[in-house]
Amino acid sequence: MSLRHGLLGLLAEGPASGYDLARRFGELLGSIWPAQHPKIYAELNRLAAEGLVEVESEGPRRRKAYRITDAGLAEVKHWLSSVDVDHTMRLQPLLRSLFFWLMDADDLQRHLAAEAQFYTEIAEQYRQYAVAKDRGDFGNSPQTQSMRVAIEAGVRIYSALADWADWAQTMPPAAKPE
Amino acid sequence: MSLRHGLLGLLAEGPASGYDLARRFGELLGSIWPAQHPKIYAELNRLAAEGLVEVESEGPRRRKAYRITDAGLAEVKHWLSSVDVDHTMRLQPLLRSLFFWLMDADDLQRHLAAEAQFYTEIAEQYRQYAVAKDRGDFGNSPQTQSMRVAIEAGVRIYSALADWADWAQTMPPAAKPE
DNA sequence: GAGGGACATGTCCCTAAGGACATGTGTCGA
DNA sequence: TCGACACATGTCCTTAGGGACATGTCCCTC
Repeated sequence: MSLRHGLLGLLAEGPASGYDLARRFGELLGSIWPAQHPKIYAELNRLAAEGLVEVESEGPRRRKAYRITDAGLAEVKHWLSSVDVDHTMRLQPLLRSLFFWLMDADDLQRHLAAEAQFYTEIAEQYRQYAVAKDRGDFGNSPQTQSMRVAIEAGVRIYSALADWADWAQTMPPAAKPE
Repeated sequence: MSLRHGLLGLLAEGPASGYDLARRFGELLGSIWPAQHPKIYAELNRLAAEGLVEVESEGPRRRKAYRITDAGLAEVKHWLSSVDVDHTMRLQPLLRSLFFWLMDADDLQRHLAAEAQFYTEIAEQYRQYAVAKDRGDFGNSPQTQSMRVAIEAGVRIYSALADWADWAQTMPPAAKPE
């Protein structure tokens, strides 16, 4: 039920259409909470049916902007402060790492190098965001304060993964019993 | 399709029953790739039907131990070196952090403190594992070498999250426009 | 010998997510 | 004026995952 609350949270900042929300998920949220547009439109309809959001306006090209209702705001706030955090982490790269011993040394080195590069790039992207935010590019609203916190998490996690992949390359290759 | 390859990878170490595999997923793998037993049994049956694993022996209490076949081994290896890594990350705690501005300062501090504690504990657990491995408790097989690498990732990620939660507590609370 | 608990394998149902496919609309430039 | 393209919203199908429920077995202890 996180997408639901993700949408409500974004709508708490102000009205937006499904398209807007899909874009925001695609940009900043893409790597921490992927969501495709079909899911988003479907969920918005469900939220509207439950009275947690309402159509604020209909624009050109069928655009429907939604506004969060009081009930919706109460729901996100309740979720944030009273519902247990789901700490589930499902990281395929880590699952794979358990099976590195099945790879030959060359493939493994290539793999780790590519992983390191990937994580380094994303970390760098987040770092750029952080710099822009700290420079004041996005203003100083409470929302962007929170965004800054989320970005910091991105920087730290992806940096940690990049460092890990680098470190793993220095591990002595397992003496492989063929 | 990661569960599939996770099972094949574990079976590459030696024959095991669904029950054994479910336990291994519950222990070490629990926090990086959760999997409940119904999924595991179902997937094993599918793998057997496709000839990637085969029943090695039937023991007491209906126990069926599976052994990976050559085709199965080829399949994991192919996955490891030729299939693109899925970097999807879906971290509810980070999603929530985007909406911290909706929480009142007290709730937020409590939340962050609890998160920090949670991550610190898990990081510590992984650190213990790492120490045990480095002490040689699990031998020095290539498999445990890889396990060591995976554990290191756990240590680093959870430490990063713990540090992040600590850092977030020191952020000036957003001047909240009520 | 009765009962609890770990061992062991499953079914069933519901929701979440991914991805292909479908469709319509304003705008702008060639 | 035609076409490309971004805007905008959806359906449909399949797979993955979570969780409740069901069942049977062996062993150990009381």
